Amino acid sequence: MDPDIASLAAMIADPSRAKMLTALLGGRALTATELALEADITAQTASNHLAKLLEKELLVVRKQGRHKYFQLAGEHIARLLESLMVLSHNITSIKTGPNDPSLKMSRVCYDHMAGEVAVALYDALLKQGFILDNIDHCTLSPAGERFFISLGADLTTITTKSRPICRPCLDWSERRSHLAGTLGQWILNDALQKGWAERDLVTRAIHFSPRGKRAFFNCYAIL
Amino acid sequence: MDPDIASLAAMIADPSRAKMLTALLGGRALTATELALEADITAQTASNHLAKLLEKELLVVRKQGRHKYFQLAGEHIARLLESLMVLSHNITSIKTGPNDPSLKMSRVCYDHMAGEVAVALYDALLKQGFILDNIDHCTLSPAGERFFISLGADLTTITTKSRPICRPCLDWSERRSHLAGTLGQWILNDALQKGWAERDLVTRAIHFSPRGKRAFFNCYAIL
DNA sequence: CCGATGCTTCGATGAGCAACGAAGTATATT
DNA sequence: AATATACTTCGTTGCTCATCGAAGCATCGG
Repeated sequence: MDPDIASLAAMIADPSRAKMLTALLGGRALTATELALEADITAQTASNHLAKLLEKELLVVRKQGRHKYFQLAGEHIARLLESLMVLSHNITSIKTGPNDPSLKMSRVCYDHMAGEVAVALYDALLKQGFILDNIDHCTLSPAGERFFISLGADLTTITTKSRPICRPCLDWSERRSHLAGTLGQWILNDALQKGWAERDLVTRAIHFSPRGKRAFFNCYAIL
Repeated sequence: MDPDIASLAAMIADPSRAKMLTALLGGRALTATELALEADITAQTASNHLAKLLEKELLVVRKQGRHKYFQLAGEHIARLLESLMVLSHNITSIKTGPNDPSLKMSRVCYDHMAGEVAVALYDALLKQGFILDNIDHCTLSPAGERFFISLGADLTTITTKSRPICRPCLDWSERRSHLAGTLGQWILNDALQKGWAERDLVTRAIHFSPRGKRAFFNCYAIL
């Protein structure tokens, strides 16, 4: 009858599983032992948890040799986790946003950027008319298509039907939407490839180099 | 450090609490005993659960004589619950949306309408230029203000700063956004007051009378 | 007042489940 | 082949927490 929200919530309600899931919010595929370390538990219990998360389809797994690489099952799971963060943060503490200033400025959210920079980027793209937003998704304008082609993007991989360009992925710290979806993914990868920024190896932070930040802001006309 | 999403999710992870919360998605304030009945538990255990839900600020309570009326703490909680429904439904079963056809057509989501009719209403308002949508909220256009004043709405109570006119409240069955917020609330109340529709006493369904439906569709130019 | 109703507190029970040690399977490395 | 690494399965332990009976407040109706 009613959908079983309790058993879905139960997957996130366990502290160890919650730690694993937030670790996977970084977007990287992690092995079972890495996740066990992240959650401070032994490999056995981690295996148990991961089996449950797979069964409930919160995660997907790729087997490579003797390793198993786990990932969030998709953007929808990432969105759910971030929205839980927004709420639990509003509820438990007064001050908004992450404590770490570098996380506040820019961090990875599944496969795209979040934080102050991401929100500013979104505004800039909107202002230049490169993206057009509807209520729950947004599309590339013709001008936007030309712009991203000029940056070297392959539009056939970006404008897919199965996944929108942009989704309202509510920003945990900023409480505003930022650019998710295939375009958000491309922009993050592009900035990393060009060496403008680097991903922190332990946290979800994205560190821009001084010149990388200038180049990034210049490229997208961010004020 | 990281927000405590586990304890928030734990509130929803218990089947009894989940039943109470979904019952409160109907928007009505319910008493402790009514919620106990809804969850099939005794008054004692219900009291225990409700205390926890209050402490975690998922609910608010209004005391009236010897009764206590519980409500969801706000629209943000309703949104979270609906999004959990969307996901758990996608996951556990193949077919989308509620089984009950009347629920699928129109139902209450906290304090506004959801379902096919609500999605069609949203499209109609957008098409006529009465509402303008941004990515995570939307506003009334001047033409929209005139339109709703002509319907007898008091704009001072609708255009409040603390709560947006419309929020992307993802529709469980339609998987599209519908009109939430103060305007959505007003439209539902107005339709009920005018006798166009009635709320089901047990489920969340909204039943339109034949002429009420004609009047409603005519009023908002829904196709 | 006194009984009835609505809700809460306390204590006991019991079930579910996270956790780990130990042992087993699979893959890699030498 | 031999050993190390990655993950799983099994059985046990122990803790958390939902549940309810019993008893206790508070409020309403007469």
